[in-house]
Amino acid sequence: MNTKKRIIEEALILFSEKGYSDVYVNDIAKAVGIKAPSLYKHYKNKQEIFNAILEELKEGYVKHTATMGIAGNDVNIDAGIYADISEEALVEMGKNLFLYFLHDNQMRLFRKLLTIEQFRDSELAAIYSKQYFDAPLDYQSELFKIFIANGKFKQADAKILAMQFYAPIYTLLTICDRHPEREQEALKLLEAHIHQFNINYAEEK
Amino acid sequence: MNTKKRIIEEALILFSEKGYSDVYVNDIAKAVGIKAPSLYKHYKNKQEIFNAILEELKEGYVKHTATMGIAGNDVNIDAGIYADISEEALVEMGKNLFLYFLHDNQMRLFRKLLTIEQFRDSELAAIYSKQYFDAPLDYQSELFKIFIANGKFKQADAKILAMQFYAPIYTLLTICDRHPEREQEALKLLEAHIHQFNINYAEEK
DNA sequence: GTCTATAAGAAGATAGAC
DNA sequence: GTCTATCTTCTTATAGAC
Repeated sequence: MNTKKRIIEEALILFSEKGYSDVYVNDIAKAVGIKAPSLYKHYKNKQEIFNAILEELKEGYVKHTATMGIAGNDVNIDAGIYADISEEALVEMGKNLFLYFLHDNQMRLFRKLLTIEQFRDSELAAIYSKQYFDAPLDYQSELFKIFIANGKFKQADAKILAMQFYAPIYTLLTICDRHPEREQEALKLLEAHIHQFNINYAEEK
Repeated sequence: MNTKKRIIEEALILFSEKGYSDVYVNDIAKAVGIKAPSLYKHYKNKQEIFNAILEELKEGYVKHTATMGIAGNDVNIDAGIYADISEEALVEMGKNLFLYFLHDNQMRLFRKLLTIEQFRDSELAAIYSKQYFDAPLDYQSELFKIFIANGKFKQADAKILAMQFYAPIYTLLTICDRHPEREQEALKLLEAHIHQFNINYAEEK
């Protein structure tokens, strides 16, 4: 078994819950099932373990958006997928996004890590804002622009539409990160939100 | 000057940026302008300093909502204030909320502290969700219910309206906490959002 | 690569003079 | 109430055997 990989897996779980400083090399070793000094055969020191996690986070992002149900990085493909845009299709898009962000382990753990460490490290702050604000907004703006051009959506500022669609999803996500038991409640709110969003913006047929 | 109070003021600034564990009693003492051992004449230990901050946070919340421009805790009063609800009034309400949350020092520092520490302490997680999700949503739901009953807003689920109004405000707030230099951009998005919100829900006169 | 033993240093807290 | 000196404990990291 690949110990080097197991170390960053277990370390990520711990860091995402307690933050860098409150996780001791001993905790990581214990989670892996070895003694602390053995860690140093795989990584130079504790900071290198953290850096290795960060590298994985950066690499993983493209892969993640790519497997997200929506294509994620080519908006024209997705515009095709959602060509017959309907309330049901919108709901599915929103729920897919929400549930993927929430349930994918790597996404969830990285997000919690970024949340905890964002004010101590400006690079992490930048990654957070890009992954959970700018990138989703840019993507959905492009998508909604197409819908507006197609006459499927009413005329409006696509970026504002994107924010109105996405911000509730993001907000509910942060609630579920804190309180996993509130997922059902969040899902109901999410569906009602998208239902209302559709009423507001879908052009009558 | 009241050293006991200065300690928690300076400690809050430090905790909100670095989290509990990465702030050393020595840092706090230095910020106050005394030596570390002197802290222990005012507080039993480091944890007691943190607890004192938390107490202040809990006490402060009512006071804060009370001075928020909107009355905050009596929705009927606010419904009167915003009786002539118009796009301008809505924009002002949203901007007030946003700018108060963002610029009030105690609000901002407490929010950052809660953000950093939320996964280590379930009490903090509960306070966060209450202050930045449930309470604002409940309040705005009540307000919008009144507007709907008055015929000022279209018929719709008031809670969903509240979420659609508030979630973008909250989301932009988290962006500005990470990147204060993005405040102007956020304010423009906020205004455009409320403009669009008004188009969606204000009943034609 | 993993272990035991241990060094080196950091951080929280106390003792006791002023 | 503040200081200097110091203790104790915790944490990271290394040395060296297996």
